[in-house]
Amino acid sequence: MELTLLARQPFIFHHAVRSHGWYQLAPFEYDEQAGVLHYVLRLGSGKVRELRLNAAPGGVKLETGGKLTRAEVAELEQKVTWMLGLEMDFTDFYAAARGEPKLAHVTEKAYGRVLRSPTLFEDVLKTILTTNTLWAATKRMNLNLIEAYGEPEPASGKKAFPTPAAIAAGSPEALRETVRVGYRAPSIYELAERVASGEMPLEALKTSHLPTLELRKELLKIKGVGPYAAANLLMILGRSDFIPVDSWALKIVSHEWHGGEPVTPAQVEAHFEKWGNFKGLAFWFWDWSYQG
DNA sequence: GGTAGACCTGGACGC
DNA sequence: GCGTCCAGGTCTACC
Repeated sequence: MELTLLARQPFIFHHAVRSHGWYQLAPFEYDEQAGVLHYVLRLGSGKVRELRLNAAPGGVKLETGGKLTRAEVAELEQKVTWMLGLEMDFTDFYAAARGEPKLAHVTEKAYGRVLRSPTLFEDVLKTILTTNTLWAATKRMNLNLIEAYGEPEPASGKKAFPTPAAIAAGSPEALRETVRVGYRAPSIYELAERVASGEMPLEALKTSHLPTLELRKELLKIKGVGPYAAANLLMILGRSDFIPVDSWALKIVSHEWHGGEPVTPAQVEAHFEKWGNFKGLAFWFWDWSYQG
C-alpha cells in the first residue's frame, strides 16, 4: 500500500524528522542516506506494520506492506499526520522570528514541527527514559522495553512500541531487572496500569483545549514527570510556553551569554521571556554558538 | 519557595 | 578484573 499525505507549507520532511532525538529511538529508524523514516506501528486492530515514510512533493509518501481495511488506512493517515505535525501552522512564529538573526533560518528550513510518537503514552515513557541519564542509556532502556513487551510484525519480526496493557501485564520488578530502567520502574509501571485501566485518559491531552498552565499541571501529576519532562511534553503537544531546561540547556545558554559560567534554569527562562508563547520554539531552534 | 540528598545505571578511569 | 567516581532530572523531607 502506498499513499501521499499533504502537509501545510512550508514543510521539509528531513527537518521535521531531525527536529530532536526521537528519530534515534526505536521503533523509529532513520536511513539518512535514503531519506526514509521507518516506524513499526501497532494498529488499533492489533495488526503490526512497518511504515516507510519519505519526502514527496507537497508532503510525505507513506508505504507499508500487507492488506489493510479502509478503517486501518484512515487510522494510518491520522497517525502519520499527528507524528509529523502535517497540519501544524507556524506562520505566527515565523512572523515573530523575523528580525532575530539567531532565528533567521527558521522559515527557510520550515522549523517548528517536533517529531512525535503516535501515542502520548509512548512519548511520556520515552521522556521519562531521558531523565537523569545519558542518551546512550535512554536508547538502551527504550530498546529493552520494546524487546520485552513489544509485538512483532509477522514479516520482519521488528517490534512495535508496547501498549500500556502489555507493560501493565508485567511487573515493576521485571522493568527493573530486565528492562534496566532502575528507580524509574514504579513510575513506568504505575503509568501503564493507570492508562491501561482507563483511569488516566492520557491520549485526550493530545486534543485538549486546556490553557497551557493547566495542561502542565496535568503532566506534572504523572510520577517521574518534573519541570523538564513537562516542558518537553508540552513542546510535543504543540505548546511552546516553557523551555525544557536540562543540563545541555544550561550549558549552551551559559556559553551563549555568560562566558561559560554556571547559570540557573530561571536565567535560561529569562533569556527567552520576550518570546512569550513561542519561548520553547525560539529556544529549540536558536542558532547556538556552542555546539559542544 | 528554596535546598540537600537519595534514587539507579553504565561508562570512564585508576590500580 | 575490580573498585571508585561521575553524569543525568525527579522526588521527598526539611527549613
